[in-house]
Amino acid sequence: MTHAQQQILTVLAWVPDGRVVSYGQLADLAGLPGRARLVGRTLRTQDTEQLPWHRVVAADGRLGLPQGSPGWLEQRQRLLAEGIFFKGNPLGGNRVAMAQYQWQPDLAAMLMLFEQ
DNA sequence: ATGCTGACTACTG
DNA sequence: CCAGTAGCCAGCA
Repeated sequence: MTHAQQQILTVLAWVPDGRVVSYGQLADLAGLPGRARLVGRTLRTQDTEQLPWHRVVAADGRLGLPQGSPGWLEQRQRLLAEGIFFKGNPLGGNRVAMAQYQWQPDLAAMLMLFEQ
């Protein structure tokens, strides 16, 4: 695993319950602007068992996995379990209301990210 | 080494 | 809303 990927997983570990981040935003927070695809690749390739991988969604609120796939269903269920609302219909929508749930790290959180 | 692919995204038409 | 395009570049054949 590359240093960049380590950074990504470190930041991911800090995304709080009930909030989400987009692939691009996570890359930015990890000091890797423009590298959203690396985030997706990392989630697909590395072991995210102990990390809140389900809190990473596309910038437009859709989930990265193919809609209807097992992974997509699990991610959606985990998000619903955290109280995250999906546009259109609480159970039938397919996009997270980003404006409402996107994580906005505060100063304290940012400092912790840089300490890692 | 080389070429494709894709859990990305912003932009344009 | 949909399609194409340009950056991105680690994996994998």
